[in-house]
Amino acid sequence: MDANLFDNLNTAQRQAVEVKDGPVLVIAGPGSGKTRVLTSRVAWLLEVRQVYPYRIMAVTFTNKAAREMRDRLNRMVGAARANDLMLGTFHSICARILRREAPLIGVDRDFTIYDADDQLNVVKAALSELNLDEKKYKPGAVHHAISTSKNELIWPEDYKPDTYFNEIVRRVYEKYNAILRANNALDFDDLLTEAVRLLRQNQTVRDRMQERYLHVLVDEFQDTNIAQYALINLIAGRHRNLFCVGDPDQSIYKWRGADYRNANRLSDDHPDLSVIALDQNYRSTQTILDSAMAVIRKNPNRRHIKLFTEHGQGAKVVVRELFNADEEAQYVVDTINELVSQQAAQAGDIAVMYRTNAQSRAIEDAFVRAGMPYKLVGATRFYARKEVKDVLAYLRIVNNPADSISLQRIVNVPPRGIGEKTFATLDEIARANGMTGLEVLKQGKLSGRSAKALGEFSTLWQQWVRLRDELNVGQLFDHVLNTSGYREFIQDGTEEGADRWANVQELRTVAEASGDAPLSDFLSDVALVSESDNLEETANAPVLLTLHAAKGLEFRCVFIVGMEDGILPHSRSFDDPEEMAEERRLLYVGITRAKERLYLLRAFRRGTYGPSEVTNPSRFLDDLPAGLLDGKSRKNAALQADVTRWKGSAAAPLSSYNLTTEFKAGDRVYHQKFGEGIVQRSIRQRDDEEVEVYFDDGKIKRLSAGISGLKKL
DNA sequence: CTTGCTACTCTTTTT
DNA sequence: GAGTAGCAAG
Repeated sequence: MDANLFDNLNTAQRQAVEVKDGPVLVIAGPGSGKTRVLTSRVAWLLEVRQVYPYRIMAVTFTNKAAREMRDRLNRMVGAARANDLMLGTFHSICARILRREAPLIGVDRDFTIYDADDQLNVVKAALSELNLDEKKYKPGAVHHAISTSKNELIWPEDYKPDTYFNEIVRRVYEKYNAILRANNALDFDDLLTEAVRLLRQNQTVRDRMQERYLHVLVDEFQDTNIAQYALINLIAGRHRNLFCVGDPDQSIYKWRGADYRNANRLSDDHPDLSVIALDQNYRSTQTILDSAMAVIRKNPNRRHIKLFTEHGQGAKVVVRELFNADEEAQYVVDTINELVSQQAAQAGDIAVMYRTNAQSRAIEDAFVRAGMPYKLVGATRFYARKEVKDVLAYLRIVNNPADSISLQRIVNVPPRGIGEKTFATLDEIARANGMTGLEVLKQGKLSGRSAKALGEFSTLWQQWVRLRDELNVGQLFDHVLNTSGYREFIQDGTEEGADRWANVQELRTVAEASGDAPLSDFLSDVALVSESDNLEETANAPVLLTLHAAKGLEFRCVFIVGMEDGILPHSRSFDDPEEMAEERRLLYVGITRAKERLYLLRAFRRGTYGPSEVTNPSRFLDDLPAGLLDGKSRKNAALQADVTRWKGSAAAPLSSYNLTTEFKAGDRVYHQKFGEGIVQRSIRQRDDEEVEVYFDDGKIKRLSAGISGLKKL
């Protein structure tokens, strides 16, 4: 049995697995088997140390990672033990704890979990209750401030506003939380903060949890936030067996509150912390590792790490410039075909990664044109689709009649003659009396034109709630869809309607799979699914995903597209060195996903929206040593591009190239979107001219003379 | 109350 | 260029 536990682990990894009890931090580079070490440690605790499974808590970054860990443990120690572990993401584990202790935190067991979309609606509701203007205080910005506070465990009463805007935030924050509680709901952040608050304030619960969890293990530790850090320290507070695994260089979720300095806190808070480093890489060729190190080395304040492998040098990194996003996508598709036909890789071994979801579109188009299958992770996420959210909202109001955000969503979908005004009146009465919408409707207090429509809806709603405990989730799903009129509403005979109905059916399959489990469990699970969850291993097709979603995955061949300043690094990071460092880590994560082949691509022109503009190569390309590359890094990159692709794309033939420019420094110019400005300089770019203009409103733009429609005044 | 039109803001990244 | 918020008319 022991041999099985350490199968394929080397000495260093084994030492990490068998490290003595107490606080431990494993700092491990990419591809060093971090997750395998963590999994083996769990298996070893169960098998060798004979720890009861329910006394172990293991936290993963995604649900998918949790599932994979459970599968592996099933094989290693058997399902009987693996199933009793407390295993999942921070959010799912907290949801489980809070569901059990719900009365202690002021909600009941059937509380709804609000996602980003719902949260924004709550902010809007709070703003309107406070008579604040949405235009002046952007709901997104206010919500971001609230979410940041929650992740740092700052409650409304502790919130110290230092600006006028923050004073507004404080007021909205208070109201926002009040609305959540009135709706019997918690938001994503509450799952963490309320769990921390519960453990801090309730000694009975704290004692029970601390006694129970003999071992707490955390994967992807570099992406934990303050609340998560507090939580694991609380839970492990008694036995102090805290086993954290992570890589500071792969911290890419600062914008979500992740704080890689938690590693420093860990050593400050635990003077007896054992630190273990794992530097050997089992994934990539040396060329890929050297490229990755060349990129990450430029970041300040990092522990120097030298990654090494026994895999040999391998192929050079291919750097290419293509004309525009479409040709970039075509290059990806063509190269994949080549790789597959040369048997260098199977389709399923290949990934295409990008910085922003919007970039997937051109790639998808190219795959569709070529008639090739692909797997898309995230983007127009299944659970973000309107029809899916609508159906879930129906189920939510059945499960939790206090959920006014969901009620608002579907009360007039399909149109029943219950408009905005009517809903507002209903909601007001409910709030004023501390009642749920359903209770108000039952009393039939609303009169006037809409009374009849409200009465009919009330009858339906009451019937659904009665049936909630009689039918299982699948049956209830069908019943609600049939009686609400939503089915006919979606199936309107159009092609789009058929697509939407197919999505509803897909959701039904998920509902059906929950069997006789309570409705609240189903809704909870659905609220906490992650982007990469729908990545099934079966289909042998290339994967399209964002760099963020690529974390923890590996592929034989990786294409990273959009290697341009403004995309990667993203333009939003230009004026903040911390954010720029995170962009660099993001590229580092992307590069280190590749086992054998890496392609770094960029487009000479790219359209964000509107006409396409000339781009600049990513500054990160400069950091790659020429010796590792097939193609030039940056200087003269254009000359490397396949000349034939440029033909017919714009004006002049190649032979007519000269150095004269239409615009000269100092020219007064006009642009339709940006207004008037002065030309700083203008440079010949192959068959076009790149003009840098200082506009009167202070903006500096680089425009294409041919496409932008720039005029001399 | 609903429908249909125009105008405007977006694009980081997601548990 | 696209999705939606806001508005006017029916």
